Amino acid sequence: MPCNKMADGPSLLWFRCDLRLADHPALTAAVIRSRPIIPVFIWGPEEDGDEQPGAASRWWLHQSLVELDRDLRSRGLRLVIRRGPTQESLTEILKTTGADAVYWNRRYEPALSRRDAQIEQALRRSGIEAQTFPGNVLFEPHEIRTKEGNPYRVFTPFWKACRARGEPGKPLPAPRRLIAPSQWPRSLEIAELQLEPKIDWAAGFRATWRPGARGAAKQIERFHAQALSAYARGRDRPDSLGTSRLSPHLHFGEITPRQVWHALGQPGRKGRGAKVSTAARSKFFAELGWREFAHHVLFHFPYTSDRPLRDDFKKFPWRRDARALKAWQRGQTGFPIVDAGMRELWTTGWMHNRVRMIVASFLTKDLLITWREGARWFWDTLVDADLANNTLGWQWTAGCGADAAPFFRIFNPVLQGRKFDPEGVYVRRWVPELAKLPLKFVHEPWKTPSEVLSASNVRLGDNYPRPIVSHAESRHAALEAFRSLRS
DNA sequence: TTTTGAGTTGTTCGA
DNA sequence: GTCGAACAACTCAAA
Repeated sequence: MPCNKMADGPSLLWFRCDLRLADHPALTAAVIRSRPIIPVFIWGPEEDGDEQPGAASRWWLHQSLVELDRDLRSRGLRLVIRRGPTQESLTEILKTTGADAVYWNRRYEPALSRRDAQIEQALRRSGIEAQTFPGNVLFEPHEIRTKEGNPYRVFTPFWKACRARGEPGKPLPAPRRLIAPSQWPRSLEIAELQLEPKIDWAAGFRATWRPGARGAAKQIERFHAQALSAYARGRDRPDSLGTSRLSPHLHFGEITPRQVWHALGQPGRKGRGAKVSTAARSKFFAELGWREFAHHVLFHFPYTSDRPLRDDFKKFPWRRDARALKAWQRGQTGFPIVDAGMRELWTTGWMHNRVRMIVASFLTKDLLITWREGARWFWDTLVDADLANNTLGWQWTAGCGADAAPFFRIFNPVLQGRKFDPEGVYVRRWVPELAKLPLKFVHEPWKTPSEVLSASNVRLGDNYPRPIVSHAESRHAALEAFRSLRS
């Protein structure tokens, strides 16, 4: 039954991309309010802004919701699941539960922050307390400004301005005691959202990831103990676990950058792991900085998710080439390091950062296919798909974005392979048909003498493709295309 | 207002 | 094999 006394009703805690209990400002505020808490998650077409999350991202979301529900149940609560439209769902739950407050953490994607502002106003108009709190960033996008009061477009001064604000605050602890409502509103089962694929292709995902706050904590521990001290070099090696692998956890808010910051700022567990230098730490923190920068840029230049930040790129002569695009997507370009990356992505829902740059450079510079096709594919296949990061990353590579790579920076897939996968371990792992090729040829199988090819059981054009372009020629064509922008 | 220094991740070419 | 310069010019951010 609805509760009659206004200000006495339960609080709705609206979960979005903040699927955790620790360092959760909205939850902490709800706890302080000392009313029963009803945690809600709403799945709806508008919940990811402009575009629905892709299949990989939905797989992750399902697992993460299960974890969050488990954590809530261990504290006497549960996660109420609904399907959108969002505003109608919230209103209906408020009505049936007598709740009179809604708390949530802010998101900064343009479509979402607009929509959230409308919901906030509508709730207040109907006498509901609506309170929002800082989301999963160290610095909110509007906080950081140049001396002129403008948003930043260059990373280095942006990050300098962030750092000038001092250390991020300490993370909030997970609340110990939560008050349950006397009655629970109806809820869907998580499975009813049908986030998991109908055909089970997620075995590689399960083998690679453990979604949820606990998995995130394990990942941090692993990174801190085993990789952080060698981060400056190790981060570039796709054949080993040199990076933090926190991107999907951060995207879904299972962990906050503030928690990461403070966890890595502490000395490692006694007797474990190498000593971590300040330099190694700042190197990694700058990566958190890029995440901040991506949110900053998308917030202030909301059109960039589908249009270049730099206007002159409107006339860039992108090519349409459905076959080449498909070859790229499937990992069948004939360039081993590119194909390895695209297959790692397909199998695990993730790709090493260094390799993301290589495959992105290949799509935009070698194939001259627009970055938007790449961004769309990543959006659908990455478990860490994030509008701000994806947009910034692709525009950076294509040269049309904030603080973009200079146009002449065109990756050579063979050199990149030799430099960052020097033993061919990564290529052989993800392109098993090349597993027996001698190291000398593993990054350029087309140069292999035919007797070596047959001894390695490689049949070019049959079980592994010949290169779909000549890199030297494509590079030339790309430079020409960039020159055409100038006139 | 004008000036100045600088700008994540590369490659190639020629000495 | 190694090294430095060239690859364009532009625009950002602060002084």
